[in-house]
Amino acid sequence: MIHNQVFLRQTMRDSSQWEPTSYRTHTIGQIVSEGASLVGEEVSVAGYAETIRGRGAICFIMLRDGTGHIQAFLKKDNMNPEIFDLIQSSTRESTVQVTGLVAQKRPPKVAEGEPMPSPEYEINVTSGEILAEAATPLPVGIIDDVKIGLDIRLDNRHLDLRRSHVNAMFQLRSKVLQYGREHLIKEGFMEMNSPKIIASASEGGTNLFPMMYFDTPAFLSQSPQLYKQLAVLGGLERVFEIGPAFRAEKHDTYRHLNEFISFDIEGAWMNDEDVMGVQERMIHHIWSSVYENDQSLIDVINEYKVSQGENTITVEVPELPFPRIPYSEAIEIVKSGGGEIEWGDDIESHHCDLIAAKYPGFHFLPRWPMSMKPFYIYHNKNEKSDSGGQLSRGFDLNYGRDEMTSGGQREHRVDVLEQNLRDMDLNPEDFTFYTDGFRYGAPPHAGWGLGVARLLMVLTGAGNVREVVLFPRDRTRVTP
RNA sequence: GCCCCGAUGGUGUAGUGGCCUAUCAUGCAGCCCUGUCGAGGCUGCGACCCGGGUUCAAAUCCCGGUCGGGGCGCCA
Repeated sequence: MIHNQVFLRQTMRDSSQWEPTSYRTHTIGQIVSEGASLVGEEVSVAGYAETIRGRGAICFIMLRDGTGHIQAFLKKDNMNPEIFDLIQSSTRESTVQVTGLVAQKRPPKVAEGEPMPSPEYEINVTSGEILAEAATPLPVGIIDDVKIGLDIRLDNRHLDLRRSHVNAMFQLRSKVLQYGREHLIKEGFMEMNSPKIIASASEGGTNLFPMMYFDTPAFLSQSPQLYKQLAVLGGLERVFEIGPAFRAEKHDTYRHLNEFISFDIEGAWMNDEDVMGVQERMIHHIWSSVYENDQSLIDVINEYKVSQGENTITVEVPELPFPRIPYSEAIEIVKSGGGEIEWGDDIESHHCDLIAAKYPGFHFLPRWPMSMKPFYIYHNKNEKSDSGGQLSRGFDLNYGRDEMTSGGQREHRVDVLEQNLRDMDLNPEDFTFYTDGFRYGAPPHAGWGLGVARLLMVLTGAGNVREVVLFPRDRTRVTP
């Protein structure tokens, strides 16, 4: 059994470079990590009172800010007794500012033969102030040893977020985006933003949320697809966007939301293989950076998992290149695993289980039938399956059974684009908003869209996408 | 859109027709304690989702509603 004290010792994030603010001279993390050089110095810190243990004329407060935990020790003899009483009778999670001297903490009693813990520091308080009193009881316990249902947690996400493992997940999310950006910028991609209010579908397939744009009917964008392509057509060469996408599908699963953040790239003079390379290098960079820099966040998540009797997670940097399992081969794997499927069928979740048994990690599924891909996906006329079906340059990236990415080389020849539409019984006249961008010369290009939360589910071992999205929007949830 | 499941104090739970003025944990409130550290001790507080029905008797069975969960389809 691992107790709270284990992770109370560590800092939650590196705040060594943070400047003092009007409310504190130091972060708690700074005192925890630099305590030896601060002993005897007067500091002010501010934080949430995680626990307040009164013992009559002395009082212990476990203070937490966004950078760590520290114990504040209050003695009635050492301060204004009225302030002492006020703080001692305050409620858990109230915000408190205290001023006092840094001191080495008296070591806890340890059992015979147990190693002495490394030195810790505390603040001997001389004055303090309640900044904001917390109401009781808390709707969700921050450190209580009681499981809380996801729905209650999401209703009270601002409190749920105070729990260390939840906090760690969202810090990891920020890291994932940071490392992803780092890598793409290194490969020459530039960040762009596309409009989220659009006049018509930018990529067929899913339902859009309708809205009114003043007096004009409009929709929320389901993908930056078209706009990334227009940017590449315009000569920006390599672009990426991290932004929201909206899909009005009434799905209700552990991996779907109606608003999600999509990590998208598009590059000129590239085909599907080229952008798969970008993707696997980016994921490799993210994983190896987390492995090198952020093990403490993984540890915090694992402390919680252990306390709940769940399996812990390890950051296993995937080997390059990721396996490529062409669609036709995937069909054979499913068939030999006993799945009922024919060439031309979609590979469904239960089929993916069969493939994942052989390829449990990241793997690409390239060369899907053209008939299953949108009209804007590129195909070579001479690339056909054994059964004669036209293959495309569209691909997916899966991790285990879950789809992370959909991407491909795009069709850049406007006449082929229009023929693709006719082949799918669509009228090119209805798609001029898309095809018109291709009439004045277009580079061959390719790209993909990656679900950020799905990637984070893999990294953190979260079983539900709602865990790793701050304020998820699903079929029934629009608040908070 | 389809299929399955669930709802008990603030939170997480026990409970399968009478043993329930409902279990346990956590929490909350109060008291004791001048070095606790998963603090401890004592005393309290607090719940059967809503509406209808069956029955001598319903947290428990039936119907409807509301809310939630899981799976499928579709997708990222």
